[in-house]
Amino acid sequence: MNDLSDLFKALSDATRLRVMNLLLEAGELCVCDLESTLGCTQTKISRHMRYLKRAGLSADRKVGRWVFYSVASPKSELQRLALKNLRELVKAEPRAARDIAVLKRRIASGCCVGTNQQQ
Amino acid sequence: MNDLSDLFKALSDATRLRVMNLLLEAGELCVCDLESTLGCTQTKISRHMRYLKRAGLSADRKVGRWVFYSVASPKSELQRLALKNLRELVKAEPRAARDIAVLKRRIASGCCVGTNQQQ
DNA sequence: TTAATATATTTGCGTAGACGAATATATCAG
DNA sequence: CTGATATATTCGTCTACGCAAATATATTAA
Repeated sequence: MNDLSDLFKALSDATRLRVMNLLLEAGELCVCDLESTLGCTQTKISRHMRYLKRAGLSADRKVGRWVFYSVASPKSELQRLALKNLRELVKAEPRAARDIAVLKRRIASGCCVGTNQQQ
Repeated sequence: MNDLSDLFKALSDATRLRVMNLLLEAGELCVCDLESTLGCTQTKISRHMRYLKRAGLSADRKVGRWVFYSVASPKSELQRLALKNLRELVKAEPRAARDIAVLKRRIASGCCVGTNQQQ
């Protein structure tokens, strides 16, 4: 049962859930966009991204001085199911929709330099 | 996002997941049946039951000197969804099926005195 | 009343992880 | 090379838990 409890542990922090919510919505985001969208410190985002990555939930891609994070493609049936369920559960949290609204406003107004030059 | 992260936190321990799995399967179980089915200390089960109860995931009913635990009926849409998803996720864990097999064998051979006199 | 049984709680210890502040590293611009 | 920018890591502190051993409480049996 440890695979499942480890998965839940990785999802048992509000900041990480908010990040996952944004990544599920946006596909790919750099740390500075996560920072400004969620109103968190850079250290805080970075720390949580390391946790998510260790848990196999996120993947990253370095482009110049930016690092773009995304939801990792599932490595097990368990992970696949968990992600599917996460999408569903997150919708029941009002904050998820609010975060996405903020993100969309930020995207519309250009986000950070990296996000615009992406690729 | 805190309701959801608290929920995940309550589910982020293997023993608690194994207990939830048994309760989902059996409906109601006393501490001593959980102990012997999972091969855990009484203290350990008791501690985790308190956690699950605090998180609103389990309910209890006292009968004589036994306490029967069950899955609490959900108090929010979030909890309802979470329980539905938990049923699904737990099936992907081999240990869940093994625990249930042990439980069934124990039920067939009579379980504890309380379980038999239940009601 | 006394003893046994089922469960809960306390105590003491160890570890994981959350946080902010400071610092390190890497990359790019000029 | 120099400075600015994006990200990561380290450090010190604090809290929540996990565990086992011991003890407490409640209920029933004899």
